[in-house]
Amino acid sequence: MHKKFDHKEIEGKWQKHWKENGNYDLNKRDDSKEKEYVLVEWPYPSGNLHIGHWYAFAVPDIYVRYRRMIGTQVLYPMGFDAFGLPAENAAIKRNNNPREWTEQNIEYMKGQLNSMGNAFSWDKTTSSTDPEYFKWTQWMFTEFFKNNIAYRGEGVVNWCPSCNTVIANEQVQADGTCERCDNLIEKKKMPQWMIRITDFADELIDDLEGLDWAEHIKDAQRNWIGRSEGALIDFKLSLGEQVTVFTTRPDTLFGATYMVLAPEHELVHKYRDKIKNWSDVEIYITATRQKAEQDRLDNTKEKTGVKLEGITATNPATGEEIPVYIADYVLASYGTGAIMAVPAHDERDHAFAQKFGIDIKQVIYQDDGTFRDSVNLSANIGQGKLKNSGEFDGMDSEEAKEAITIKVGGKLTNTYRLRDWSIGRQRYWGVPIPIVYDPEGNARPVPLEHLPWKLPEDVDFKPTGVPPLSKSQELKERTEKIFGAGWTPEVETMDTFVDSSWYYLRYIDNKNDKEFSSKKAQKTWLPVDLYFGGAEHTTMHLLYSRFWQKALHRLGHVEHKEPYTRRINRGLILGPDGNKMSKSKGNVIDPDEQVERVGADTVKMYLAFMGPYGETANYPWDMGGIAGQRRFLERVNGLIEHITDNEDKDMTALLHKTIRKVTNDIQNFKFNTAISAMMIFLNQAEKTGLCRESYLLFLKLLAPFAPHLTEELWYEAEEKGSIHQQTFPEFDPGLAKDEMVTIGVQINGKMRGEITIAPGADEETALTAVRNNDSLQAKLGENKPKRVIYVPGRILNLIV
RNA sequence: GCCCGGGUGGUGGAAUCGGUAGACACGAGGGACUUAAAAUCCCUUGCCUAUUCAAACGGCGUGCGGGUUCAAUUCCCGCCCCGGGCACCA
Repeated sequence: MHKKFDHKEIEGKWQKHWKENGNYDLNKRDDSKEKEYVLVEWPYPSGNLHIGHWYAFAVPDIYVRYRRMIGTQVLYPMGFDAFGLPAENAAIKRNNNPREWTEQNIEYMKGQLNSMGNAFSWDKTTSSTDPEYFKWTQWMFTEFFKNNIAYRGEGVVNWCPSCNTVIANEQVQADGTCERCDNLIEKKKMPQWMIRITDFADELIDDLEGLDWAEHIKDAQRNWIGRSEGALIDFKLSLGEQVTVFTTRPDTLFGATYMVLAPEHELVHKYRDKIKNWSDVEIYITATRQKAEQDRLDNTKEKTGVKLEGITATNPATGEEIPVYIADYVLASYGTGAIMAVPAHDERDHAFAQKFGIDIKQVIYQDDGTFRDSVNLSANIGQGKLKNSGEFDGMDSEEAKEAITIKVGGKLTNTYRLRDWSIGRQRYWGVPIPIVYDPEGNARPVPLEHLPWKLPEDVDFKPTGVPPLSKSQELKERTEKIFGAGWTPEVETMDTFVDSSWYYLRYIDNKNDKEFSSKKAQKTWLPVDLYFGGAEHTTMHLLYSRFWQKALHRLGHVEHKEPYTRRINRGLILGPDGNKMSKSKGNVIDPDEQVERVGADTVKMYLAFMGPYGETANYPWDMGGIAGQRRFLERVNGLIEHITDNEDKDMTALLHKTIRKVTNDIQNFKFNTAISAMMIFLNQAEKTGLCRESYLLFLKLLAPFAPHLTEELWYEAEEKGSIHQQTFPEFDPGLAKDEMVTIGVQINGKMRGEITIAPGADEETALTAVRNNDSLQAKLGENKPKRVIYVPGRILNLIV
């Protein structure tokens, strides 16, 4: 009997050995090889690795090891996204500094990551909290500031009136209340540090074209950015002023029978003395402001609004005088905060006009030229041909959009759902915004020589309504000492999404103290070839970091316009009960326990076997399933007992077919079917035996999946060096071919039996095989097929 | 409401340039070994059907209803359900 599979001994031994020999250190490897950059999202050091981390890091490791075995030099770095709120909350609870908590967690998690036995390029690691890292985060911010990409602007924040502080989006509960005190959150305008991401909106959409991403991921980004193509058109008010509206349908301008301003629109306040029914208007404005976002966004409820008595507008196309309303269905934050309303061709306008008895004027025929009554029925929102539109009658909508816009002196333009990115946080545990204010109150960037602009330690970070940094004496003194009396520091820190927007740039040159990364390193490694990550980051992180790369590119600091060539979104591992794992549900699987029990190779293979990687499906954890993987590895462990001198010809063929299948599947991230192919091979090998050469090829095939066990078996077979530095097996097309193949035989399209013939056999041979098959012949009887459909290697269908 | 996924055995899933549906694994049932249990090994396992046990050379079957085709899980049309994202976006 072969010795038993002692995973603890084997895994400990080889992890130590790999580390001591620097097997995965990039600097030790051959620079002449082809380069590949495989990235996984760096974790937040919460203190414990969960099963999701394993799924995120251990399964891509299969691909990484495979690529290395075919001779590619793969960068597979790991680091920590270590700023953020949990550390601050933990520190408040324990009354210590978030740094201590964070550093302890990182140390502990490094040990856990080590237990995976992954081929991480640890020599390239970094952490967002490392001063040598955030020095460059700050430098990039100052570059953006100098070039008007970062600016001090008015941002809308979530304000909790009870806690007296700004609340992050993530802390606002689904019903719009505060996570801590359950009071209703208000939207409040405050001066904020903003990033001009909207300036890049078109590039962010258009450059998706060239990326090798799944179409649904691109769709999600496009929708998030939400580009609407339309026009800005000026409407003259009876009081002299112009109001600019944004519309996607300038072709319907002749049908605009009223206009609507957002209740917050500045002109409403400006004309308070001229508006005859101001008290009604004021009540409506107040009511709007107090409405929770939820209510306002509920489009099923009845339209409300107030007519502005004493003000009218002129439709620039018809010259007609039209009424002006305020209504909360128009948002101040989108477009220009004002719309022209075309009730015949917009559903919302239609509902509003019907309620308020406003004219509905139809200006579009349906596409097929027929007329549909959109006055009394519902709005006809489709495009078509114009009517009741003066000189434009008969023109197509598409053509008319431009023609009418030009006619009235408007401008074709785009509007976006995407807003500028507010990055200031009134928090402690983040990157200090490297800005100081001169005695006149002007914001000035902290020069590079004073970066990193460190986090002061003398603060109290309990939430009090003011940013913790504002209480630091040290920061105040530091600022005055460097810049002079009367200068004051910025006291906000950055959103942690900033930190993770550029980490892939630091990994490649993590020890560089002159630049964030050299052009040479960028040339070698960028863009990232393959980026594995969670679907939840599709619109936030993934968009922010694409923006970051583009902004750096615009300023000439990086060579590429896109950071990630290929993106694979992974699914989610659920608890055994089919629910998302959570402590409150008590369905959390602790990976450490599993590794202790069955070993890292088993856990990794089970995760890979659950289903295809790169599809955003959710897979429930199954205790029986993981036991099956363990059984498989135990049988691999004993396979050496089945080695024979003379190997069956079919066994050799199966080996080569298996190599072909596994190779294809790894390349397509279908690790589940790759493992299944190896199981089929093992089942057969145990029955018929295999030669030593095949045994060793099989071990190499399995090496990326079960790195520890295969290393042990390789060593035991007295082979030289590490199995992970061997060349991945290649299949022999001649040997992988089937000599005979069994195909189905249909009679009139119904499956009636099967025949076994050579894959390339001709029709006559196939028919002979049918005649020699009693059962088939009996079913066919005396009938001579009227028609024969024969697809070699696939099917034979006889029509009688 | 709009956009994107997805519905296949008891379970995870396999098979889509249309060509033997259910690979592989789990679970379940039966058997061997054992004083016994665990482990291991072997066999069976989509559903239905003969007035008894057993079950095909029978029938049905990939969410539902149509269609195209010699042949449909796969393609087309119309629905239903589940998951995710966005949402009075002009």
